[in-house]
Amino acid sequence: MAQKAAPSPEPAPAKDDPLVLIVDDDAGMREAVVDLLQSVGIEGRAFGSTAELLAAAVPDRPGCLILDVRLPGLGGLEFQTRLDSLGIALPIVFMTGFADVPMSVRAMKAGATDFLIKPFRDQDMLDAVDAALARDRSRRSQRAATMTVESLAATLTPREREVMAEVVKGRLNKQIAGDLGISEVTVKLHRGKVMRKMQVRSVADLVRKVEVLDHEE
Amino acid sequence: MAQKAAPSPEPAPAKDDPLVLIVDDDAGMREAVVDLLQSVGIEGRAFGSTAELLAAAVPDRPGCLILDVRLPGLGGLEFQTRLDSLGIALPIVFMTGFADVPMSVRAMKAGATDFLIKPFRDQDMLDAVDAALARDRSRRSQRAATMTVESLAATLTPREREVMAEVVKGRLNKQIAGDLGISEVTVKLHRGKVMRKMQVRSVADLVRKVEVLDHEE
DNA sequence: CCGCAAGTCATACCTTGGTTTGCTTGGAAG
DNA sequence: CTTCCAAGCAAACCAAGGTATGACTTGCGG
Repeated sequence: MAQKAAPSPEPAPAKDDPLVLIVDDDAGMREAVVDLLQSVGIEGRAFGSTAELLAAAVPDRPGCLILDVRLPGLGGLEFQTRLDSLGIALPIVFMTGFADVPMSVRAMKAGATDFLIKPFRDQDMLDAVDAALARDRSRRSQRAATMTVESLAATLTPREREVMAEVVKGRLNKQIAGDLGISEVTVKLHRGKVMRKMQVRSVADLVRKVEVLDHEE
Repeated sequence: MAQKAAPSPEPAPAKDDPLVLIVDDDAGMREAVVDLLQSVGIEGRAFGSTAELLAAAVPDRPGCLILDVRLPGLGGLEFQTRLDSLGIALPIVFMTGFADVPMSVRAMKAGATDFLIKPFRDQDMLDAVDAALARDRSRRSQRAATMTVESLAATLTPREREVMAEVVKGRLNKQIAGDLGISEVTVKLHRGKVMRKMQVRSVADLVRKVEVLDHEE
């Protein structure tokens, strides 16, 4: 209802409330799912095809996808692969009226959160969406942490990065100086700058921050 | 074939070669799968029921399970849950002649590696087993690393453990002394012992070793 | 050409980390 | 009751980490 309404007394859709994207070629089903979600206070936005979804300006909010497997144009499973190669890791709940086991297994192996058969029980869909949203929240917080560290690391000069790498390896200033062919004082200088720029006070904290960095890439 | 043979010139089954456990109530299927695996040099051991498998003394070797879903006594899916609660994390490949989508989805959500429909193509089974074995190898090496660190940590005295925890948090000796209500010298003493017992030379290494510890538990 | 950022070095000084030696205490195992 | 060990303290000492201050070079963009 309050899709584009002016400031109202109703609970405004906050920027971080989950948004569920639904793609199904059956308008009735689309509406049913949106209504179902709305009944538990979750905003849904429906599309008739994957192309429509890709064309739309989807806000960056926590959420998930509900896909019909059989779709006009790009099918659900192909779309899943496509999103993956685009680096979009939105959790996916599949739903379909015509499915066989290999199809569902393929989807699950590719990372789908759930795979429901129409007609499904309302509660099953809500449970699946819950699980998908939980997964996305966890992914997003993980991602946010990584990006924070990345932005800090981006302010480092090349030399500082080298020194940081050695510090994290546990090398002594003396050794670092030898490896890089510079004096120990200079190493201490870079090291100090690294600690400040990375906003840590101890080597332990630095190690942990850097860990999350190369853990994800 | 060479199930209990005396020492022979043939390639003896090495302790770390993979062992695939098959459970199916159809003797023909059991034999077929064992033969298929043998054709690519993988040892298989077959059972007619989950009870039989549980009763048997299965050697601790890298491997995976191939389970029929429909089994006498405990069914495949229940068995999966059961193993999980027993802490046995062997990758599972399901196979079945009678399956529906919800069943396969349930199995995949519970962590199954694959879910094949009989009759399956030989290559599909071999691919599934390959994936399962890869998963188990990775899990085992991860587990081995954790256990190594655990055994090192087991030699620590309670006090040393406390000190280690603080060191990993990046606290100074001074602060640790204050927190634990002891003198700074004593902290240094414990700290030195921790470094030796954990077989690390730098705080950075210590942090990494301890990380793997509470990452898995 | 000037200014600025990155990188380098030295000296000096202080803090923190780490080891050794020697001694004490309390509890558990023998 | 003795032995062993975790746990603790002190003094003294050396190594390593960390912070100025000041000064020099190089390369790049305005």
